[in-house]
Amino acid sequence: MKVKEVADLVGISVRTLHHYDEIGLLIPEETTDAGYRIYSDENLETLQQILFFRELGFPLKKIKEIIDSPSFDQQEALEMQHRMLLKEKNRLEQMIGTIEKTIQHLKGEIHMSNKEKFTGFDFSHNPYEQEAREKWGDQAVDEANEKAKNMTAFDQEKFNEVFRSLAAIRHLSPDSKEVQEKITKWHLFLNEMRNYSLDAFKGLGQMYVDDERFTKNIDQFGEGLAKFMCTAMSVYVDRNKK
Amino acid sequence: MKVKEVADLVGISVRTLHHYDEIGLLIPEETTDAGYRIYSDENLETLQQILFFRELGFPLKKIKEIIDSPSFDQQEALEMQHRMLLKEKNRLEQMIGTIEKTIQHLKGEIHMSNKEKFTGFDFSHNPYEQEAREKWGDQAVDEANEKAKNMTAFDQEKFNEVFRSLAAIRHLSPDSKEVQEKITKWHLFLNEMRNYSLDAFKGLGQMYVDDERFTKNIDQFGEGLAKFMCTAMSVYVDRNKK
DNA sequence: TTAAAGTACCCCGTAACGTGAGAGTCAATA
DNA sequence: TATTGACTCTCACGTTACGGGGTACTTTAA
Repeated sequence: MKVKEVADLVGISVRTLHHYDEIGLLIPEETTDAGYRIYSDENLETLQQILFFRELGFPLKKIKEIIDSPSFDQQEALEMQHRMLLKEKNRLEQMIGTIEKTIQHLKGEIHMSNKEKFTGFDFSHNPYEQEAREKWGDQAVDEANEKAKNMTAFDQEKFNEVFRSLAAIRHLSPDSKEVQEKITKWHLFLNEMRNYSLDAFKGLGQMYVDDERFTKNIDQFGEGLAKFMCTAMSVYVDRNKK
Repeated sequence: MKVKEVADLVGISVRTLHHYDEIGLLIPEETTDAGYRIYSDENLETLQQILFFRELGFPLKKIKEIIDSPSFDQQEALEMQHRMLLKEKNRLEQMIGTIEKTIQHLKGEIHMSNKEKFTGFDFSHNPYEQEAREKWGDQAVDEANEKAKNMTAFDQEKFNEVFRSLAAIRHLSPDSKEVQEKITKWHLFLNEMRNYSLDAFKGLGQMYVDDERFTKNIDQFGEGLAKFMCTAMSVYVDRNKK
């Protein structure tokens, strides 16, 4: 495919493709005698990756690093992008909520703190570092996946048990004794499998809400369980931290 | 409030606030004798507006124009931003769908056309022009162009042909042989472009009714055609599923 | 075979800040 | 009261990711 075909297909400019070629980010597989750039299907797949990363706010330099990395795994990348996009979607939903509230606020229907007026804006100034380092970072292999694959039926049953019992008491306050006891067990149990730091544990709880694959699975045990566990886990961590 | 307080509250940098002051986009209501910028609550509201517009991809110059405009109405703006954010959310959802499909594609579970690999990316390169011009517009918009851009004239004609022929027989029962034959063709034709699963196909039919942009377009070929197609498509899917 | 459309390369422009540098300001503490 | 550390100010140059114009060559459709 020639530049314009590609450009039109994906909705970017020809200049952008030139630029990506210039900086070595996406070099067409072939060039004709006249110097025309010819893009292969593989090139297109790479371009898709590039655009996903770009959408997520990665600078081109970083994108190049990532896709050039020998340890780069497309599927893994896609899965990360998937999670990040879900987060991004969440942020958008928050902003939408903020707008709705602001409209009501304007009509004098409700009150709004200054802080509330900006929920959803903050994207932490380098949203990706967090996750990206985890994945392609210095070390940090995907040990979670490994373990999950090897999970025995026994472990699986234990998981379910935790969820069921928590679902049963999800009407209680997240910081009640009963709930916190369960959460403690949950933490200990998880630590048998993989070594979760307190922060990681809290992060996991957040994932229950952020990632709808988690949410879905967990909520099967009871409506709103994911959110409930997220809160309870957060309380647990904050308490045990200091 | 002083710069850093504001910056921290909303999640932007101090430099950004300086910049906005420089270009006259957000001038603090007050400055101390020492030259410190002091932001008022009203300033914060303006800032919120600015950030919403920025999120939507508006260049700062345009934002300035808009907020400075005498006809600027905050509530109206918020409502527009609300609509645009919803669209943006839609786009994100499409991208998420694309990622999910790509993962499946990678596993060899499904096929994907090149075109499909990029659905959700194209934001027409100036996403705001669409609505913004409508509201604060310099001139008229051609919104039809936007949609048809990605479609060849040939495809377009085929689309129309389907709608016309279906409109012609919309007095028949949705599960009649003639109708179902047309729907089958319709399904095959759509599969040439993107890969619709049966469920997705049914979902599409539902969209014809739910989303008034679809409804409008389709009903141009005949009153009630959208609803008719929705039903017929549903019948078709249910029949072919098991 | 000729006009229109596409492509290449070059190079300057720009938007929205980032990033010091150097100097003054403010509030809490020793 | 003096000091310290966190903030603040104003230049001013740097950066990123292209946009856009100009000019010359190539391809393609009529």
